[in-house]
Amino acid sequence: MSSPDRHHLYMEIPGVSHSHVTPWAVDEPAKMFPGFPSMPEYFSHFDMVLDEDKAWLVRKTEISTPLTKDEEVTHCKEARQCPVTDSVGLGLCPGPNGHVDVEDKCLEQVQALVLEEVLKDIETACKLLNITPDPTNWSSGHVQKWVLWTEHLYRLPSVGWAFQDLRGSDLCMMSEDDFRQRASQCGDVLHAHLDIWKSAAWMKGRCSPENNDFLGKVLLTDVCGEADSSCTAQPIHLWQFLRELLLKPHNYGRCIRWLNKEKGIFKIENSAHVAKLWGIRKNRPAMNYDKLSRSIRQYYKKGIIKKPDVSQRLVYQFVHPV
DNA sequence: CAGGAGGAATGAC
DNA sequence: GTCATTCCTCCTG
Repeated sequence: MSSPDRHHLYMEIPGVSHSHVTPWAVDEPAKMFPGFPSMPEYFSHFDMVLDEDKAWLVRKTEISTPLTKDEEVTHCKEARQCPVTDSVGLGLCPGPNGHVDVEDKCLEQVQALVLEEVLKDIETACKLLNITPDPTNWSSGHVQKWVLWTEHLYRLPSVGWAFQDLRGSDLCMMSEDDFRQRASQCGDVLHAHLDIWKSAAWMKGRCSPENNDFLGKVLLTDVCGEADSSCTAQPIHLWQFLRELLLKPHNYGRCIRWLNKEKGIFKIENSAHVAKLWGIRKNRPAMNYDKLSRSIRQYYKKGIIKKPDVSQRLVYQFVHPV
Protein backbone atom coordinates (compact mmCIF):
# COMPACT_ATOMS: atom_id res chain seq x y z
CA MET A 1 0.00 0.00 0.00
CA SER A 2 1.37 3.31 -0.91
CA SER A 3 1.52 6.23 1.41
CA PRO A 4 0.21 9.17 -0.56
CA ASP A 5 -0.40 12.75 0.44
CA ARG A 6 -2.03 12.32 3.77
CA HIS A 7 -3.71 15.68 3.90
CA HIS A 8 -6.34 14.75 1.38
CA LEU A 9 -9.12 12.29 1.36
CA TYR A 10 -9.81 10.89 -2.05
CA MET A 11 -13.23 9.64 -2.83
CA GLU A 12 -14.73 8.46 -6.04
CA ILE A 13 -18.00 10.18 -6.70
CA PRO A 14 -20.49 8.57 -9.09
CA GLY A 15 -20.77 10.55 -12.25
CA VAL A 16 -17.41 12.14 -11.67
CA SER A 17 -14.70 11.03 -14.04
CA HIS A 18 -11.58 9.46 -12.61
CA SER A 19 -9.64 12.58 -13.40
CA HIS A 20 -12.00 14.40 -11.09
CA VAL A 21 -11.63 12.23 -8.08
CA THR A 22 -12.47 14.66 -5.36
CA PRO A 23 -9.73 15.69 -2.97
CA TRP A 24 -11.20 16.96 0.24
CA ALA A 25 -8.94 18.86 2.51
CA VAL A 26 -9.34 17.22 5.85
CA ASP A 27 -7.10 19.38 7.91
CA GLU A 28 -10.40 20.84 9.03
CA PRO A 29 -12.27 17.79 10.24
CA ALA A 30 -15.09 19.92 11.59
CA LYS A 31 -16.00 20.77 8.02
CA MET A 32 -15.90 17.19 6.93
CA PHE A 33 -17.79 15.80 9.88
CA PRO A 34 -18.96 18.74 11.90
CA GLY A 35 -20.36 16.57 14.61
CA PHE A 36 -16.82 15.76 15.66
CA PRO A 37 -14.98 19.03 16.12
CA SER A 38 -12.11 17.58 18.10
CA MET A 39 -12.08 14.20 16.52
CA PRO A 40 -8.48 13.07 16.20
CA GLU A 41 -7.77 13.14 12.49
CA TYR A 42 -10.58 10.73 11.87
CA PHE A 43 -10.38 10.86 8.14
CA SER A 44 -6.90 12.08 7.58
CA HIS A 45 -5.67 8.55 6.95
CA PHE A 46 -8.46 7.14 4.84
CA ASP A 47 -6.47 7.42 1.69
CA MET A 48 -4.00 5.00 3.23
CA VAL A 49 -6.44 2.38 4.31
CA LEU A 50 -9.31 2.32 1.90
CA ASP A 51 -7.62 1.34 -1.32
CA GLU A 52 -9.38 -1.99 -1.32
CA ASP A 53 -12.74 -0.49 -0.51
CA LYS A 54 -13.18 1.83 -3.43
CA ALA A 55 -15.19 -0.68 -5.38
CA TRP A 56 -17.88 -1.06 -2.81
CA LEU A 57 -17.89 2.65 -2.16
CA VAL A 58 -18.71 3.30 -5.77
CA ARG A 59 -21.31 0.54 -5.77
CA LYS A 60 -22.91 1.87 -2.65
CA THR A 61 -23.20 5.36 -4.02
CA GLU A 62 -24.81 4.51 -7.30
CA ILE A 63 -27.96 6.11 -6.02
CA SER A 64 -26.68 9.62 -6.55
CA THR A 65 -27.09 11.82 -9.56
CA PRO A 66 -24.35 12.24 -12.13
CA LEU A 67 -22.78 15.67 -12.01
CA THR A 68 -21.95 18.00 -14.83
CA LYS A 69 -18.51 19.53 -15.11
CA ASP A 70 -19.71 22.79 -13.56
CA GLU A 71 -21.42 20.94 -10.81
CA GLU A 72 -18.24 19.10 -10.03
CA VAL A 73 -16.40 22.36 -9.50
CA THR A 74 -19.20 23.71 -7.33
CA HIS A 75 -19.27 20.45 -5.50
CA CYS A 76 -15.58 20.59 -4.75
CA LYS A 77 -15.73 24.16 -3.55
CA GLU A 78 -18.70 23.59 -1.33
CA ALA A 79 -17.31 20.39 0.06
CA ARG A 80 -14.47 22.49 1.38
CA GLN A 81 -16.43 25.55 2.42
CA CYS A 82 -19.87 24.54 3.52
CA PRO A 83 -20.27 25.03 7.26
CA VAL A 84 -22.54 22.10 7.84
CA THR A 85 -24.01 22.19 11.28
CA ASP A 86 -25.41 18.75 11.82
CA SER A 87 -23.50 15.53 12.14
CA VAL A 88 -22.77 12.46 10.10
CA GLY A 89 -24.63 13.26 6.99
CA LEU A 90 -27.89 14.05 8.67
CA GLY A 91 -27.52 17.81 8.56
CA LEU A 92 -27.95 19.40 5.17
CA CYS A 93 -26.38 22.64 4.17
CA PRO A 94 -28.39 25.27 2.31
CA GLY A 95 -27.27 26.17 -1.19
CA PRO A 96 -27.02 29.64 -2.67
CA ASN A 97 -30.80 29.91 -2.95
CA GLY A 98 -31.43 28.67 0.53
CA HIS A 99 -32.16 25.20 -0.82
CA VAL A 100 -30.40 22.06 0.10
CA ASP A 101 -28.07 21.20 -2.73
CA VAL A 102 -28.46 17.86 -4.36
CA GLU A 103 -24.69 17.57 -4.49
CA ASP A 104 -24.38 18.14 -0.79
CA LYS A 105 -26.97 15.52 -0.12
CA CYS A 106 -24.91 13.15 -2.22
CA LEU A 107 -21.74 14.14 -0.47
CA GLU A 108 -23.23 13.54 2.90
CA GLN A 109 -24.77 10.28 1.81
CA VAL A 110 -21.30 9.18 0.80
CA GLN A 111 -19.81 10.39 4.05
CA ALA A 112 -22.45 8.59 6.04
CA LEU A 113 -21.94 5.40 4.05
CA VAL A 114 -18.18 5.54 4.49
CA LEU A 115 -18.57 6.10 8.20
CA GLU A 116 -21.12 3.34 8.48
CA GLU A 117 -18.91 0.86 6.66
CA VAL A 118 -15.83 1.76 8.69
CA LEU A 119 -17.71 1.27 11.92
CA LYS A 120 -19.10 -2.02 10.69
CA ASP A 121 -15.65 -3.19 9.66
CA ILE A 122 -14.31 -2.39 13.09
CA GLU A 123 -17.16 -4.20 14.76
CA THR A 124 -16.59 -7.20 12.52
CA ALA A 125 -12.90 -7.23 13.35
CA CYS A 126 -13.78 -7.05 17.05
CA LYS A 127 -16.03 -10.06 16.66
CA LEU A 128 -13.49 -12.01 14.69
CA LEU A 129 -10.60 -11.19 17.00
CA ASN A 130 -12.57 -11.17 20.21
CA ILE A 131 -11.22 -7.79 21.21
CA THR A 132 -12.91 -4.62 22.39
CA PRO A 133 -13.38 -1.72 19.98
CA ASP A 134 -11.49 0.64 22.27
CA PRO A 135 -7.73 0.14 21.79
CA THR A 136 -6.95 1.69 25.18
CA ASN A 137 -8.46 -1.40 26.80
CA TRP A 138 -6.34 -3.89 24.88
CA SER A 139 -3.92 -6.23 26.60
CA SER A 140 -0.58 -6.96 24.97
CA GLY A 141 -2.18 -10.10 23.53
CA HIS A 142 -4.95 -8.03 21.98
CA VAL A 143 -2.37 -5.66 20.52
CA GLN A 144 -0.56 -8.61 18.96
CA LYS A 145 -3.81 -9.93 17.50
CA TRP A 146 -4.69 -6.55 16.07
CA VAL A 147 -1.25 -6.00 14.55
CA LEU A 148 -1.20 -9.48 13.00
CA TRP A 149 -4.71 -9.07 11.71
CA THR A 150 -4.04 -5.68 10.16
CA GLU A 151 -0.85 -7.01 8.58
CA HIS A 152 -2.70 -9.86 6.97
CA LEU A 153 -5.76 -7.91 5.96
CA TYR A 154 -3.77 -5.18 4.23
CA ARG A 155 -0.82 -7.34 3.21
CA LEU A 156 1.71 -5.41 5.21
CA PRO A 157 5.16 -6.69 6.11
CA SER A 158 5.30 -8.78 9.25
CA VAL A 159 6.16 -6.46 12.15
CA GLY A 160 4.21 -7.95 15.03
CA TRP A 161 7.42 -8.61 16.97
CA ALA A 162 8.08 -4.87 17.05
CA PHE A 163 4.97 -4.31 19.15
CA GLN A 164 5.43 -7.14 21.62
CA ASP A 165 4.71 -6.43 25.26
CA LEU A 166 2.88 -3.22 24.44
CA ARG A 167 -0.56 -2.74 25.89
CA GLY A 168 -3.28 -0.88 24.07
CA SER A 169 -2.85 2.15 26.29
CA ASP A 170 0.86 2.23 25.41
CA LEU A 171 0.05 1.91 21.74
CA CYS A 172 -2.41 4.78 21.88
CA MET A 173 0.21 7.05 23.43
CA MET A 174 2.62 6.45 20.56
CA SER A 175 3.12 8.97 17.81
CA GLU A 176 3.42 8.15 14.16
CA ASP A 177 7.19 8.56 14.50
CA ASP A 178 7.20 6.05 17.33
CA PHE A 179 5.40 3.61 15.04
CA ARG A 180 7.89 4.27 12.27
CA GLN A 181 10.80 3.70 14.61
CA ARG A 182 9.43 0.30 15.55
CA ALA A 183 8.34 -0.62 12.05
CA SER A 184 9.94 1.45 9.36
CA GLN A 185 8.13 -0.29 6.48
CA CYS A 186 4.54 0.08 7.60
CA GLY A 187 4.52 1.84 10.95
CA ASP A 188 2.73 4.81 9.44
CA VAL A 189 -0.02 2.62 8.03
CA LEU A 190 -0.51 0.82 11.33
CA HIS A 191 -0.62 4.16 13.09
CA ALA A 192 -3.25 5.32 10.62
CA HIS A 193 -5.37 2.25 11.26
CA LEU A 194 -5.03 2.69 14.99
CA ASP A 195 -6.14 6.29 14.65
CA ILE A 196 -9.31 5.15 12.97
CA TRP A 197 -9.98 2.64 15.73
CA LYS A 198 -9.33 5.28 18.38
CA SER A 199 -11.67 7.68 16.64
CA ALA A 200 -14.36 5.08 16.25
CA ALA A 201 -14.10 4.27 19.96
CA TRP A 202 -14.29 7.97 20.70
CA MET A 203 -17.40 8.31 18.57
CA LYS A 204 -18.96 5.24 20.09
CA GLY A 205 -18.52 6.74 23.54
CA ARG A 206 -19.95 10.01 22.34
CA CYS A 207 -22.98 8.61 20.55
CA SER A 208 -24.60 6.49 23.19
CA PRO A 209 -27.32 4.13 22.01
CA GLU A 210 -29.99 5.96 23.97
CA ASN A 211 -29.47 8.94 21.72
CA ASN A 212 -31.09 6.83 19.04
CA ASP A 213 -29.20 8.69 16.39
CA PHE A 214 -27.65 7.49 13.21
CA LEU A 215 -24.44 6.24 14.80
CA GLY A 216 -26.31 4.63 17.61
CA LYS A 217 -28.38 2.75 15.08
CA VAL A 218 -25.36 1.69 13.08
CA LEU A 219 -23.52 0.45 16.12
CA LEU A 220 -26.50 -1.20 17.71
CA THR A 221 -27.42 -2.99 14.53
CA ASP A 222 -23.96 -4.26 14.04
CA VAL A 223 -22.91 -4.98 17.58
CA CYS A 224 -26.11 -6.59 18.75
CA GLY A 225 -27.52 -7.78 15.49
CA GLU A 226 -29.10 -11.14 14.90
CA ALA A 227 -26.83 -14.16 15.20
CA ASP A 228 -24.17 -12.04 16.76
CA SER A 229 -21.61 -13.92 18.77
CA SER A 230 -19.98 -10.91 20.44
CA CYS A 231 -22.90 -10.05 22.73
CA THR A 232 -23.05 -13.51 24.23
CA ALA A 233 -19.33 -13.69 25.06
CA GLN A 234 -19.24 -17.26 23.74
CA PRO A 235 -16.07 -18.49 22.08
CA ILE A 236 -16.52 -18.23 18.36
CA HIS A 237 -16.85 -21.44 16.37
CA LEU A 238 -15.03 -22.03 13.16
CA TRP A 239 -18.23 -22.11 11.14
CA GLN A 240 -19.26 -18.76 12.65
CA PHE A 241 -15.86 -17.34 11.84
CA LEU A 242 -16.09 -18.50 8.24
CA ARG A 243 -19.55 -17.02 7.95
CA GLU A 244 -18.34 -13.69 9.31
CA LEU A 245 -15.59 -13.64 6.69
CA LEU A 246 -18.10 -14.47 3.98
CA LEU A 247 -20.33 -11.62 5.10
CA LYS A 248 -17.52 -9.15 4.44
CA PRO A 249 -16.63 -9.77 0.79
CA HIS A 250 -14.99 -6.39 0.34
CA ASN A 251 -12.49 -7.30 3.06
CA TYR A 252 -12.12 -11.05 2.71
CA GLY A 253 -13.46 -11.84 -0.74
CA ARG A 254 -10.01 -12.64 -1.97
CA CYS A 255 -9.56 -15.45 0.52
CA ILE A 256 -13.10 -16.80 0.88
CA ARG A 257 -16.27 -16.14 -1.10
CA TRP A 258 -19.74 -17.41 -1.81
CA LEU A 259 -20.27 -19.52 -4.88
CA ASN A 260 -23.96 -19.80 -4.16
CA LYS A 261 -25.08 -17.82 -1.15
CA GLU A 262 -28.65 -19.12 -1.27
CA LYS A 263 -27.42 -22.70 -1.03
CA GLY A 264 -24.66 -21.77 1.41
CA ILE A 265 -21.92 -22.95 -0.94
CA PHE A 266 -18.62 -21.18 -0.50
CA LYS A 267 -15.08 -21.52 -1.74
CA ILE A 268 -11.87 -20.96 0.14
CA GLU A 269 -9.78 -19.07 -2.39
CA ASN A 270 -6.68 -18.72 -0.26
CA SER A 271 -6.50 -21.58 2.16
CA ALA A 272 -3.29 -20.43 3.83
CA HIS A 273 -4.68 -16.95 4.39
CA VAL A 274 -7.95 -18.17 5.90
CA ALA A 275 -6.01 -20.54 8.14
CA LYS A 276 -3.72 -17.73 9.21
CA LEU A 277 -6.67 -15.50 10.10
CA TRP A 278 -8.25 -18.34 12.07
CA GLY A 279 -4.94 -18.93 13.82
CA ILE A 280 -4.74 -15.28 14.79
CA ARG A 281 -8.28 -15.40 16.10
CA LYS A 282 -7.59 -18.48 18.20
CA ASN A 283 -4.05 -17.62 19.21
CA ARG A 284 -2.79 -20.65 17.34
CA PRO A 285 0.24 -19.49 15.37
CA ALA A 286 0.78 -23.01 14.03
CA MET A 287 -2.66 -23.17 12.45
CA ASN A 288 -2.65 -24.21 8.82
CA TYR A 289 -5.19 -25.34 6.28
CA ASP A 290 -4.59 -29.00 7.05
CA LYS A 291 -5.77 -28.46 10.61
CA LEU A 292 -8.50 -26.04 9.69
CA SER A 293 -9.92 -28.42 7.13
CA ARG A 294 -9.89 -31.20 9.72
CA SER A 295 -12.04 -28.98 11.92
CA ILE A 296 -14.36 -28.31 9.00
CA ARG A 297 -14.68 -32.04 8.41
CA GLN A 298 -15.72 -32.50 12.02
CA TYR A 299 -18.80 -30.53 11.02
CA TYR A 300 -19.87 -33.20 8.55
CA LYS A 301 -21.13 -35.46 11.34
CA LYS A 302 -22.74 -32.58 13.16
CA GLY A 303 -24.65 -31.47 10.10
CA ILE A 304 -23.23 -27.96 10.06
CA ILE A 305 -21.08 -28.07 6.94
CA LYS A 306 -20.88 -30.64 4.15
CA LYS A 307 -19.26 -31.03 0.78
CA PRO A 308 -21.57 -29.91 -2.02
CA ASP A 309 -23.29 -32.54 -4.15
CA VAL A 310 -20.73 -31.91 -6.85
CA SER A 311 -17.56 -32.00 -4.81
CA GLN A 312 -14.86 -29.52 -5.68
CA ARG A 313 -11.58 -28.72 -4.05
CA LEU A 314 -11.79 -26.08 -1.33
CA VAL A 315 -15.55 -25.82 -1.77
CA TYR A 316 -17.89 -26.46 1.17
CA GLN A 317 -21.55 -25.93 1.88
CA PHE A 318 -23.40 -24.80 4.98
CA VAL A 319 -26.13 -27.34 5.65
CA HIS A 320 -28.43 -24.57 6.88
CA PRO A 321 -27.83 -21.48 4.75
CA VAL A 322 -28.89 -18.13 6.18
C1' DC B 1 1.82 -32.53 -4.47
C1' DA B 2 -2.22 -30.37 -2.49
C1' DG B 3 -6.36 -31.44 -0.95
C1' DG B 4 -9.73 -34.65 1.15
C1' DA B 5 -11.43 -38.20 4.49
C1' DG B 6 -11.31 -39.86 8.86
C1' DG B 7 -9.06 -42.20 13.25
C1' DA B 8 -7.02 -41.19 17.53
C1' DA B 9 -4.97 -38.63 21.30
C1' DT B 10 -4.99 -34.45 23.69
C1' DG B 11 -6.24 -30.09 25.92
C1' DA B 12 -9.23 -26.16 27.05
C1' DC B 13 -13.50 -24.96 28.70
C1' DG C 1 -19.11 -33.75 27.09
C1' DT C 2 -18.08 -30.58 23.45
C1' DC C 3 -15.09 -28.49 20.47
C1' DA C 4 -10.90 -27.63 18.39
C1' DT C 5 -6.11 -28.89 17.66
C1' DT C 6 -2.56 -31.91 16.39
C1' DC C 7 -0.72 -35.76 14.17
C1' DC C 8 -1.33 -39.46 11.49
C1' DT C 9 -2.42 -42.74 7.39
C1' DC C 10 -4.43 -43.47 3.22
C1' DC C 11 -6.75 -42.03 -1.00
C1' DT C 12 -7.58 -39.09 -5.17
C1' DG C 13 -6.93 -36.10 -9.15
